[in-house]
Amino acid sequence: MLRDNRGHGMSDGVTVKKAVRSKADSAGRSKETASRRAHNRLPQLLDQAAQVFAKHGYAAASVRDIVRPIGMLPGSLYYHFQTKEDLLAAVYREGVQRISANVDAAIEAADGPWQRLEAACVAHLSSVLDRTDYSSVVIRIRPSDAPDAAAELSVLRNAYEARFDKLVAELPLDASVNRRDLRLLLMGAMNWSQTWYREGGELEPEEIARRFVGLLKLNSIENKGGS
Amino acid sequence: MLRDNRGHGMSDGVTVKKAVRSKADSAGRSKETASRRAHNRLPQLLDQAAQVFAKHGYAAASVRDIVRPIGMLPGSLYYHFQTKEDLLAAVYREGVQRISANVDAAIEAADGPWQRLEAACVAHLSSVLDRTDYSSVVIRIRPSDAPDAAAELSVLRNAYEARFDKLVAELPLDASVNRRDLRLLLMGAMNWSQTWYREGGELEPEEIARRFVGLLKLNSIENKGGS
DNA sequence: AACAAAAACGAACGATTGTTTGGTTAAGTG
DNA sequence: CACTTAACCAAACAATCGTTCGTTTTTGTT
Repeated sequence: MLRDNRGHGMSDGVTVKKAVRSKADSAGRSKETASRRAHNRLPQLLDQAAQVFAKHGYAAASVRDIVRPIGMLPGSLYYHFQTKEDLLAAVYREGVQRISANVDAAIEAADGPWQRLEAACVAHLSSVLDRTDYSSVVIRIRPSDAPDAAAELSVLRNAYEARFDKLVAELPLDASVNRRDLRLLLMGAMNWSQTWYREGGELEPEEIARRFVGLLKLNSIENKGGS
Repeated sequence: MLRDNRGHGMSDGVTVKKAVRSKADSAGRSKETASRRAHNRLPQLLDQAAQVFAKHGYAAASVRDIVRPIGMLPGSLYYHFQTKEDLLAAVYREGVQRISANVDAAIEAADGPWQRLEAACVAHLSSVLDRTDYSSVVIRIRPSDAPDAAAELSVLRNAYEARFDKLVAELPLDASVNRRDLRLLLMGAMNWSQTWYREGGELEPEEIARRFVGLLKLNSIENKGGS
């Protein structure tokens, strides 16, 4: 069970114990808000992690795959994060933040219930299909992929999706249609598009979103005919 | 780099070399079609692989996770399959076969274009959400997860999905609706349901499928009103 | 009863995994 | 300028990964 014991120290017990960020932050709001250190590759680290997680999923993405493209060593990751799951959580948080901002801005700029939903879907799908964006991670990775972070990820996800609940609630729909069904249908289709959409195709994400919404508009209250 | 060299042979080069199944089969159609061996746990192996792949995905599912529940040792898998990817391919093939059979039977038992589509969707979603079924693997695992088998998996998947192309092509739709959009919307929503559906919920898979199709029926040619 | 093949076992293999740790360097502060 | 510390390196770690291989047991055939 034991291998070769080469000889570097571990003499006393006063280990340095760094990397206690991520939870203890945003507490006292000390004086370092603006400056930070110059040689800090945390942003590039997050960018790369987002890209690799989005492309290969969580389990298939190794720490070395993430860290190599930015010329960092695998151990250096653990100065910024305690575990690989914490790294995912950070990317996921940023992803939810970005897609939420995009969608909220789109909603506010639109008038009328169907227009607001359409604008939100355009923003959602654009984010989801943009592989440089953190948002695609939020859609691709299931919370259960990272058991220790699963609870937080689920909360983040639900908080984001609640927007669409509200949007659908405001639609003037025929009494026979279940609003939850309509939301699941629409968002499921958009989220699943990650599996078939390829960049450079004929249709832009924005147009796809508009068409999806368009296929559901007939459920408005003014339409009554049908089979 | 080298560990302890304990002493079991490897004297000559006449190794046994088994496990050449899977590709070389179905060639001469020898005499063993019916009998097979009694103590053969290949079916249980496939069952378990399907379950673990469907639950955790391909990368997160280790060979030992698959093999332990049936009391098999990890090395024994390689009597039946050459690689882990080959195991996935076998499960995937069986999954496509089963879901295809279910859907085809449902289609044949229904009359009328919308009824046929609905029947197909009911069968599709029931299979997709049944965690004991191989079909859920076909939906959950992306071909790109197993690079060496990706080409075959894609072919299988496309061949299956072509059914829905045909069903949608036969719908009496308004001229303004793009049939590909409608298919992507419907199937995307169904496939994505794997991420939110939990067994024992209020709605059965069959009812979900019917509702999804119902939300799209208004795009029939006889409906013209609306904004 | 003799033999062959199927279907495993048992025990490792080398490679890769996420992670730890002591040391090093550069940037910011007094 | 000395000094602190954020940000990393270098090198390993134990555990687990997919896989190999000689051997053994079980089963069917003759």
